[in-house]
Amino acid sequence: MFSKACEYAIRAAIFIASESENGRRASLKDIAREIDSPEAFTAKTLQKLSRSGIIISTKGAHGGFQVAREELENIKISQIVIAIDGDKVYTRCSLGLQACNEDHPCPFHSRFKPVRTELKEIVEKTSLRDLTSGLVSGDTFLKI
Amino acid sequence: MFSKACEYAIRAAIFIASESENGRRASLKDIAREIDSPEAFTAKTLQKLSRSGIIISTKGAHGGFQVAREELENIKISQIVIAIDGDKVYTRCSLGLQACNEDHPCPFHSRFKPVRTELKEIVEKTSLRDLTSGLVSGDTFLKI
DNA sequence: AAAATTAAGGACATAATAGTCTCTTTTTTA
DNA sequence: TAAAAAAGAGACTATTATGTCCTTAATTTT
Repeated sequence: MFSKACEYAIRAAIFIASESENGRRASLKDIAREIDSPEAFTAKTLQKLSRSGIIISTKGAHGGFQVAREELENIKISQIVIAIDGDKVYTRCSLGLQACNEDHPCPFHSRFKPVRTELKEIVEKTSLRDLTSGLVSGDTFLKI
Repeated sequence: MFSKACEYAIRAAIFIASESENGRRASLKDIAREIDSPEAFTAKTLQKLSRSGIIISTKGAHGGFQVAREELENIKISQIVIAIDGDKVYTRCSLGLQACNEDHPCPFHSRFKPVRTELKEIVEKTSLRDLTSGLVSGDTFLKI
C-alpha cells in the first residue's frame, strides 16, 4: 500500500508531533528509536518531509525536527503520503493499465473505485492531531 | 496495492475465462498479446495459478490455458490474489508494524480498517464471470 | 517415427526499493 | 575559538521484484 519510506514518514511525523506538543524537538536518534526504524534511511525521508514544508529541521546541539505549524489538525496524513509516495496510491489502476479511466476502464475499475475513494478520503480527512492523541493517551503504538 | 505479477494474473485469468467461455484454450502467446504483458514473466504467474488449481494447462499443439471449472461465478478474484500475493493485502499494517492488531493498534489502525475490509469484501465477492462479461460486451479492457 | 507446438523449470539479468557509510555543514556549548 | 552535537548530502551496498533466456518435457500433427 504505502512504501516503507512512507510508513516511516507517517510514524516519524506522529512522534515528532507528539514531541512538538510538549515544546520539544525530536532528534533523528530519538525518532529512529521510538518508531524502530533504520536511522540513516529515516533521515532521508525526514529530509523530504522537511523540503515539503511539513516539518522543520534544526542543526546543531539541541537541534532536531519539529512540526512546521502549531495546528496539528491542519496537517493531514495525505500531505505526508503525497510528499513521499506521490498520488499513485489514489490514481493507479488496480490491474496496472496505463490509461484506465471512466471512458476506458479495466474490468475491475468500477468495483475498485470505492475502495480507492475511501482510502483517499480517510487519508485526506485524518490529521496529525487525530493520530497523535491516541499515542499520547497510550492507546496506540508506533513500534512492534 | 497488488504486485505486477498479481495484476498480470488477474488480467490473464479474465482473458483465459473469456476464451474458455467459447470453448477455446488460450496460449501463452495469445495471453501476453491480449493483456500486453511480458511473455516469460506471465508464464511464471500462470504456473502458479495452475498449481493453485485455478486454471488448467495443457502442453503440445493446440494446448494452452483454460479455467479449471466451468462455473466462472465460483472463481473469485480473491483466489487469484491469495495464490499470487498471499493475504498480506488484507492483513498487513498500513504503517508497517509487525504486531498491529485490535489490542496493540498503530495510530492509523481503526481508520484504515474499513478500507482494508472493503477491499477484502469486494475481492471476495467479485467472480471471474463478473469481470469477463464486461470484456465480452466491449465495455472494459485488458490493456493500454 | 519425426517434426512442430506448446508449457515447465531453472539460471540469469535488470530495475526498483530499502538501507548504510562517510564526509560536510550548521549550530550550540564549553 | 575549539569541540561537540546535530542534520544534509552523496556515494555506495543489499534485497526484492520484475523480467529474460535457454533447455526440457509433453502433446499433437505430419
